[in-house]
Amino acid sequence: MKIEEILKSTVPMDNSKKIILNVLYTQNVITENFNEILKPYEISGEQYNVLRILRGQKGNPANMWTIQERMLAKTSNTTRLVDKLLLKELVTRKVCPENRRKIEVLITQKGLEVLAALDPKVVAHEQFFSKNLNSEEINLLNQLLEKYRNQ
Amino acid sequence: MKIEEILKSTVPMDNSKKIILNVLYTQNVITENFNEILKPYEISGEQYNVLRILRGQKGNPANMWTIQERMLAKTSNTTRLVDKLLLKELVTRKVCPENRRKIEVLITQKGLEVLAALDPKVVAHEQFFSKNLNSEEINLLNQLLEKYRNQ
DNA sequence: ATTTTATAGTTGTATATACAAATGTTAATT
DNA sequence: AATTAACATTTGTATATACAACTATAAAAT
Repeated sequence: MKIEEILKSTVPMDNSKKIILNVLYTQNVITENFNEILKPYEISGEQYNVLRILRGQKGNPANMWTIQERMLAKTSNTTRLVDKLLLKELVTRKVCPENRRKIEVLITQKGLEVLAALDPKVVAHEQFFSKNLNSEEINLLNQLLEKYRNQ
Repeated sequence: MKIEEILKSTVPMDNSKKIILNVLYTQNVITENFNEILKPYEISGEQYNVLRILRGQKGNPANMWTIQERMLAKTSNTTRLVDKLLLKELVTRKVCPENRRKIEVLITQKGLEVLAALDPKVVAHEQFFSKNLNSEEINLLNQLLEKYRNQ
C-alpha cells in the first residue's frame, strides 16, 4: 500500500517527503510486529537489543558505554534498561575491579535461554518482510538507505 | 556508513536483518534531526504531526478518530497530544453538537503561524537527506519500501 | 420503553525516552 | 599533595508510548 493511501493524504506528496514518511511508517510496522514476538517474554525491543549485545560479547563483560555505542537508539538510558534486565535476572552487574568508574554487565544463563528461544522467531520476523523482495532488491534497498542517510 | 560499522558488529549480517536495522537506524537519524528543528518551537514530532493533520482539514474540525487514523504511530494517545497543544493554544477543542460523543478539534491562528514558520525548515530537512540520491533512486527507494512492508 | 451493543473518547498505570544535573572515580596539571 | 579536568555512570524530571479499563453517548435489538 502506498504511503499516501495509508495516511489518507488528500494532496500529492513530494518524493522527498514520501521517503521520510515511508521510512518512519515502515519502522512502525516492523517494530509493532517485533513487539508482538517479544510480548510473551516480557522484554522490550531495547531490552532485547541489550541482551543481543551482551551475547555478542561471548563471555566478556560489557560496560555501559560499550552497550550504548552499539545500540540503535543512542539516547536511550542504558542504566535503566540494565536495571530492568537485572530484575528479571537476565543479566548481572558488578563494578569493574580495575576501574571502579566502570560497570561490568554480563548476560546470565537465563538471559541466554530467552535469546535462544527467541532466535528462530527473530529470523522468521526478518524474513517475513524481506520475502516480498528478491535478493537483488534486498541489496539495493540496503544500499539506498545507507546512501540516503550519508550527510 | 554501512550499518555493520555503525553498530560495530563483529559478525557478518544477513541481508534481511540488515534491512531491519537500516530502516530502524535511518528512522532514528531522521527523527533526531527533525527534533532539532522542532526544539525551538517546543513541540514534539507527534504534536507537529497533529498540527499538520489539522491544517490539512482546511477549516473543518477533525475528531479524535480522524486524527488517529492519519497519524504515523497509530498507538499514540491522541487525547493527550491534543491536551498539550491546547495548553500551548495551538488548537481548540469542543464537543460536537450533532454527536456529543465526538470532539471537534481545530487549529488556531497561532498554530497556523507555528506551522508557517516551520514550513521552509521542514522542506530543507526533507531535502537534506534526499539530496544524496538522484530522482530515479528516490523513486526506487519509495517503491522498495512500499513493496517491502506489503504482507 | 428497556436492555444490549457499538462507538468515541478519556483516564490509569507501567514503562520508555530525552535531556540536564549530580555523583563518584581516575588522570592530568599546578 | 592539592586542585582541576575528564570520564563513566546514575538520578531527577518532564514528556511520550503502550495497553487496558473506564465513562459517556448513540444506535440497535428485544
